[in-house]
Amino acid sequence: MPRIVTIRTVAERAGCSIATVSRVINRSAPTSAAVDARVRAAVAELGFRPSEIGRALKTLRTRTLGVVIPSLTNPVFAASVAGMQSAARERQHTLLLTATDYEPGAEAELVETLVAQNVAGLILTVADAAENATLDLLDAEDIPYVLVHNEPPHPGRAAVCVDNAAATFALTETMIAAGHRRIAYLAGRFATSDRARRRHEGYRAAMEKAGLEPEVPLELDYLGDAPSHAEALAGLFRAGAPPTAALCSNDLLALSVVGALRTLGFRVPDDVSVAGFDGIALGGAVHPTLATVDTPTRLMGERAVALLFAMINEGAAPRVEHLPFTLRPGGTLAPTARADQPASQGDRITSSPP
Amino acid sequence: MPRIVTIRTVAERAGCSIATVSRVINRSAPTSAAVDARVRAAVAELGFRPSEIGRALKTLRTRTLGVVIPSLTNPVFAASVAGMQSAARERQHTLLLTATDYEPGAEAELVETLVAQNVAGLILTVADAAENATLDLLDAEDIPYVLVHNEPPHPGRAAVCVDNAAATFALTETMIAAGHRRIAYLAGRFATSDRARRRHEGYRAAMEKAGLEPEVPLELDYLGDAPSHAEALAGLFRAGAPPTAALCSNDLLALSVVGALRTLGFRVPDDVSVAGFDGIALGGAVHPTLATVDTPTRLMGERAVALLFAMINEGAAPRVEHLPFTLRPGGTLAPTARADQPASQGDRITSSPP
DNA sequence: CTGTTAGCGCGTTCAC
DNA sequence: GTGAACGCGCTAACAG
Repeated sequence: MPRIVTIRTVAERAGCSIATVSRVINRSAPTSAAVDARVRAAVAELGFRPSEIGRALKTLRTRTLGVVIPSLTNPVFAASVAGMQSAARERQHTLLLTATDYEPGAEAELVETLVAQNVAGLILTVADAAENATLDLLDAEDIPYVLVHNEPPHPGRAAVCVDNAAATFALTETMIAAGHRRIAYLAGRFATSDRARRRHEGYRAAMEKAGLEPEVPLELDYLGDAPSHAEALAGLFRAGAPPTAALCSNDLLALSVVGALRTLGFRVPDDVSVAGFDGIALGGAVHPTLATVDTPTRLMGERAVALLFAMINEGAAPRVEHLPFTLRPGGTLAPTARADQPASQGDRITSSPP
Repeated sequence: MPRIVTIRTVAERAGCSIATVSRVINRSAPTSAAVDARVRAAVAELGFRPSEIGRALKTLRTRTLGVVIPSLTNPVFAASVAGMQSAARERQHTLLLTATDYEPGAEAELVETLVAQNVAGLILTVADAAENATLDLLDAEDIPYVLVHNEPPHPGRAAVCVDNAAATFALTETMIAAGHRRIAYLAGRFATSDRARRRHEGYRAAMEKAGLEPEVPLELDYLGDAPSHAEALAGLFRAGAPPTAALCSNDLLALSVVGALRTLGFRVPDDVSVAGFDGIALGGAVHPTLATVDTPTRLMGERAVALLFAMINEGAAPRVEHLPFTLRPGGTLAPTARADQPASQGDRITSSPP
C-alpha cells in the first residue's frame, strides 16, 4: 500500500467532496455526524496523513522551526537543542537542524536554506549578535527569530541567555575570596564570540575591583589533544610567579585543562584550582567535580521556543530573557594555601531572578 | 521588502516566462546568455530564493532527511547527528530532527510526523530493530531508511553499526588477560535495547570461554545522581568476594561509576578497574583516562547518510554496514594485583576491516 | 532556445 | 451542511 493516499482518495471512499474531508480533519467548519463518521473511517482505513507540503503551500506556513547552532558536539548546544525539540514537539512542531561547525560564513548560508523551507521561525546561536548581516536580513524580511546563548546589545533582538558578565564576575569573586591572586583566564575556540567576550569582561571587572591584574586570555582549542594543551600551559604555569587558579571560558575546556595540568605534574586543586562555565552534566560526574557556573541550557532551549511562539502567534515583541545561573562549587576549586581569608565552600550563589 | 518574491516576480523583472526562470535556476535546460544574465540579475536584486515547498509539492520529494534518536543529551547520539548533518549539508539536504527521550511509543508518532513532511528518507536509532511495527510500516510503504547503532537481525534492513558483541567480547578478554576474574556488568538505562543486549552477549561469551561466571547485569540510570549510583554499587562491591572490575555498557555510565566508586572509597584503577563503551571524547580528557571501546560515532552518521542516498538515488539494496571499532586503553583499566599473567597495556586491538 | 499550460495536495472562498 | 472551483510556487511536458 504505497503512499498515493491523498485527500481525494479519502473523499471518494467517504463519498463526499475534498472540501468536506478538509473540514472534518481541521474542524474548520461544522459537519454532520454522519459524514463526519464516514470520513474518519476512511481516514483510518486508508492510513491517510494530510501532506504537510500541500498544507504549507496553501497557508505559506510550516510547522517547522529552523535551528542554527555552532556545533552539536558541545554538550551545551546539544542540551539546548534537546530542550527546543521537546518544547517544539509539545506544540506539534519539528526542528530543522543545522550547524555551522564554526565555519565563518556558514551562518548566512544556513539561514537562507532554512528560510527557503518556509520555517515558521528561527532559533539561532551566532558568533556575534552585535554586527550580523544575517540577523539584519531576518529583521528586514520580518522573519521571527530568537537567539540563544547570545546577548544582543542591540535591543529589539529576541534572546534567551544568562548574564555572562555577571556570572564570571561572581565566579571570579569566589576565586578571589578563596585566596587566589593570580588567576589565569583560558579561552576556548571561538574566542571572538560575543558571549566569550562578555565572560572575559566579567572576569576583568572582578579582578580590577579587587585591585588585581587581569590576565590576557590564553586561547586554546577545547577538547583538542591534551598533550598540546599541556604544552600551551607549560609556559604559563612553570613561570616565575605562576597562577594558582585558572578560569576557563567553558566546561569542555576546563575538563581538558584539568587533564593537561595533571599531565604537567600539577595536582588539582592542591597546586592549581580550575573553574569552568556552562554546567554540563559531566562536570558533576568526574572527580574531583568541576567548579563551574551552572547555566540552565536545556531550559534555555525550551524558553527560546516559547518566546518564538509568543512572537509568532501573539505578536509578542522581541525581548531579551535572562535566565538565572548558579555558582556550582566543585572539587577543582579550593582555597589557596596562602589564603588571606577562608572561603566558604558550601555556598551556592544564585543570580537574582530575571 | 517582505517575502512575496516568487518565481513570477522574477520573471516579470527579467522580462521572460517563469519556465525560463526555472530553467536558469536549476540548469535544467540550455538558456541564452542574455536571458540568463537578466534572470540572475533579477534574482540577485529581488533576493529571490526558490520555495522548497513549491518545489516539493511538484516533485513530491523534499531535500530533507528525517532523524529519530533516543536523546541528544547522550554525546554518542549527538556525535552521530553531527555526522549526519555534515554529510547531509554536502548534499544540499537538511535534517528534520526528532528525539523520543526514551519514551516508548514515541517512535511511531515521530516517524508519522516525519513521513507527513515527505522526507526523502529516514535515519533512526530505535529501541529494538528486531520487532518493530514502525519499521514494518516503513518497509510496507517503501520509504527508504537506515538504522544507526542498531544491529538488525532481520536482513534487508539497512543499518550502520559496529559489531557490539564482538567489541565487548574483545574488551572482556582484555580485562581477563589483565587478571580480572570477577567482572561486574553494569548496564545503563534502556537496557532492553538490542544493542545493550548484544553487548552483554559478547561479555558473557568471553567470560564463559575463559571458564568464568558471567554476572547478571546491574541496571543503573546513567548520569543519575552519583550518590544513588554509590548506593546501588555499595552492595556489590562491599560483598564478600567483590568484583575487581566493572564493564559498563556505555561511557556516560562508566564515568559516573568511576565517581560513585570513589565516593565509596575505592581507588580506580587500584581497587577496581572500570571500562566503558562508545569512545566519547570526554573519556580521553578525564584523569585517569577511560578505557573503552572506541566507536566511530560521527562517521556512523556520515555513512548512514551516504547509504541512504545510495538507496534513494541509485536504488542500492539495503545492507548492513559494520564499521571498525578500537579498544582504547585507558588509565581506569589496570592489571589486578593477583594477575595470572601481565597484560600488555599498550595494545590497541582493532576489529577486522568491515 | 523560449513560452504556455497542467497539475502536485491542500485550504478556502463562494454558491447552493 | 455541502460541493465546485481556484490558487498557493514550482517543475515538466509540450508547442513553437
